[in-house]
Amino acid sequence: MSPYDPSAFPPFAVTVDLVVLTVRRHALCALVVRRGEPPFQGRWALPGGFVRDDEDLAGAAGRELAEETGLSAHDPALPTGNGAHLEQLATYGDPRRDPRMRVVSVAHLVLAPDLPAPRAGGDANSARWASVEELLAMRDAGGAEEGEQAPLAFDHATILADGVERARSKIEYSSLATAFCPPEFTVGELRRVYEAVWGVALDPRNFHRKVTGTPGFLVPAGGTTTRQGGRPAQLFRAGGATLLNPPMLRPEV
Amino acid sequence: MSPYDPSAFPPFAVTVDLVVLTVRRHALCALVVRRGEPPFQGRWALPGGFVRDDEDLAGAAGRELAEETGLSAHDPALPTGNGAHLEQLATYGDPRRDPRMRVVSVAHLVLAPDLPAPRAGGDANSARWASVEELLAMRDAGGAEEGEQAPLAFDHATILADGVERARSKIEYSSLATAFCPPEFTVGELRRVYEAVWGVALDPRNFHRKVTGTPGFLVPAGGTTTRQGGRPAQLFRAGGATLLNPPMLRPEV
DNA sequence: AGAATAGTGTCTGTCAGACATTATTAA
DNA sequence: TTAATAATGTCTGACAGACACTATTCT
Repeated sequence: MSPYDPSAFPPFAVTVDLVVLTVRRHALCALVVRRGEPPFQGRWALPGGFVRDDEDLAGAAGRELAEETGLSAHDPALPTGNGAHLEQLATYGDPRRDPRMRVVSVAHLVLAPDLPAPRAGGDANSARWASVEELLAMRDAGGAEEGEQAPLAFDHATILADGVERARSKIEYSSLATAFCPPEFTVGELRRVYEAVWGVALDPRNFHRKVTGTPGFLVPAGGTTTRQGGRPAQLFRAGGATLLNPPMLRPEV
Repeated sequence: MSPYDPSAFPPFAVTVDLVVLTVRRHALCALVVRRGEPPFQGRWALPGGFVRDDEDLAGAAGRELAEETGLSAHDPALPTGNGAHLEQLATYGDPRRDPRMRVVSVAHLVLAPDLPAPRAGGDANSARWASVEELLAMRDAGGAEEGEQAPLAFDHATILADGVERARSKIEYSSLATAFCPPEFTVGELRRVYEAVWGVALDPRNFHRKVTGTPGFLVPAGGTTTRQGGRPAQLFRAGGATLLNPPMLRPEV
């Protein structure tokens, strides 16, 4: 086959889909939007849209993220800014994943701190945070039951599952869990992030020893807080270290 | 923005590019093909080609792999077959990565045992195994020097670097290094794979203890061999375990 | 007082790094 | 014999899991 004959390539539509994860009320949640048109009209789906002619993939993902949430994705090099972590997840291109035409979707993963309320791109009430556990449970349960119990549109349940798995494994060996936290946070809040993402309970004392003993992971921010009740806890900021070595161990493997 | 308006999407070309890695003579090598036409005519590039209208991304990657090497990508679930490991790597979509048109490339990573000789798809002499170290060294060295010292075409040096980094990190916590070995291999041969991929020397005794002590990683194949000279070594096959826990540790981190 | 959370310390088993020693072949 | 590789064993330090104990707040 002659490679790269510009006149003989099948045209594809290329989209970005976003797996936006956050931790709300001790549960891992994902941002979903309600579809206003067929196919899958009325069903929940991951936010996303077409890649424009002049933007790259990360740019398109960042633009969609800003349109849906008002968040700005920040460069992983920068210390903080009120941005979320954004990275490419995987690409989905089954010929029949969209019944209308050939669509290749480059999924991206976003880890965001808890946000007040989702803000829809065009129509206001069509976006919400949904528990990942519920979204993935209805995936295997097959068809729709009543109202909001239908699985996600297209192959979005698969994409969501891949994104959740990426997040679960990546907080083991990186400092990415801090992307779920506000700029200043306590060790207990960080631990509850791990517990929500992994769905397990961690020993508070061993966790404290681990995260405070890893150089560059946390830097003291100076103050204390009693957000959770009990003895006041020190506030920390995310340190410069991005890799955790040795990693945080996930129980029950 | 109205999502999914089928009549108003910019058309993209979608290709798959392959990072095919193997270990030859104690060095990590990648398969490269010489470009026969502009742009980058005469330069080396990663093998790849257009995704066809009716195939999915992994299917396109597997087809290109077979065309270039005769290898068949095997399902990771199956024990062996003479196939190579294939997985999606990442997607590259900068608007200017191909000077002629908008091309989004879904790169795939292939780990293959040492193969006798590369077999080109169309023209015979245009494919070869090149040392990864040399390919990546000339990336930063800038422009072409003499003859074969030019960097890879397009953004393929970046893609190659990402693929190598994926392979280097993945053999830490998975049994994927066995994909570089023939169906039956010795502990020493497996150790030399790790040494070539990581570019370090490992203690043979600690390595032996680690791999033979991890349940399900290696299963004895029965025979012995003296391929390397010295005392005959036991032959092993890859076991069913796909995850290494605890992982193999990479020195000097 | 009692409950809740934060923070420090101790003990123990696992395991990686360093290195000694023996076994078995080829040249 | 010498060199090369394979295989097993020992010692030690780092660290995770389990858990006792103290500190500081709110109700």
